Amino acid sequence: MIQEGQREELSTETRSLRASGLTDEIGFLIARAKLVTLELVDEQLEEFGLKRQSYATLSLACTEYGLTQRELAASLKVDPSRLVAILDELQGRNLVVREVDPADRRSRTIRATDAGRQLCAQAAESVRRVEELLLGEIPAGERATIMGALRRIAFPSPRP
Amino acid sequence: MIQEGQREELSTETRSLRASGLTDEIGFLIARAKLVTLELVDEQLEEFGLKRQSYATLSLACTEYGLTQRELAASLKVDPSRLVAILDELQGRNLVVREVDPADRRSRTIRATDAGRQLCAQAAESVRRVEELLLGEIPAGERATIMGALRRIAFPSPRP
DNA sequence: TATTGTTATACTCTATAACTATA
DNA sequence: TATAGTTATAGAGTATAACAATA
Repeated sequence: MIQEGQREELSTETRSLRASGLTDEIGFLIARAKLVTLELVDEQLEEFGLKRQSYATLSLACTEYGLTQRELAASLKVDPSRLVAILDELQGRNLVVREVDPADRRSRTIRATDAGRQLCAQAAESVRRVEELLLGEIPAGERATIMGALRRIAFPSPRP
Repeated sequence: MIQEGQREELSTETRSLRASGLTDEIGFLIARAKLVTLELVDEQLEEFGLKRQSYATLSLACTEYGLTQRELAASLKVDPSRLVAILDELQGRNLVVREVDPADRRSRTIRATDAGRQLCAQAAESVRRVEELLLGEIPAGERATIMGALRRIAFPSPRP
């Protein structure tokens, strides 16, 4: 048990961050929380050869909805031109396929292959451990509040 | 009042994100929340000619603690080499100064100028509005829980 | 003419290694 | 020799414009 010590000894860095007021600003906190969290996510994804964006893309490709690249890009807030490289890589590994939409032959519908579904399911299991690592000691009720709040921030109702 | 409509009509994007399970993953939510939040922060900072990192750097330079570049970089999780450009810009605008540390002449202590303090105070006021924009409708108690959780995620106790 | 996917390009940020001056 | 700040450089990610195929 080193908890006492941890609570008492504040490093110069922590003290000055507090004094600056940054630790009370949601922008600073979220930016830093994202750094910490995504580092853990990256660790979990490494063994599957996936990165944040390719994992998210693959996840969406595994749903019943056949999304076009345009829709995929909008859903993930990734530029359509950026998605091209992500899909090239996933398709090169036979995890997804681009299917020409018969209704509009300009569009490509993205679907996961069986191999893609299998890999995604494994990766998803690993990724879910991150919440445990970060919020494991927080009571379930508060945890739901926090996840709900993140969802609310991530998907805000449109501003006037 | 369009709230009813907003709650009912789920776009294809939202539906497929839910189906994929991504909206239950803390990594995805935080990454997206960070995108949304920092966009608002950038908006607030624009009129002051500051960016996220230069604002955070300036904020720390305004404290009583005379931090060296090394300490500043560690506090902000920014690479020391990256900090050079940030400080060059701030110093060029006479918002901070680099002072050679007499005790160790290799180190530079960073301090805000009066102009820097003034600008930072104004910018901080604007930046704090972002929390209101994002969490304004959430009751104060839950808000404290959320900010506390973000602080906890952003500054995790060291892993074994 | 407008849109989808694509390519090319520039810009920012990140990460690394090498250099200098001090220790 | 080791460290603080700096410089140079390569690598990701983001954003923009232009192009071919299709509508």
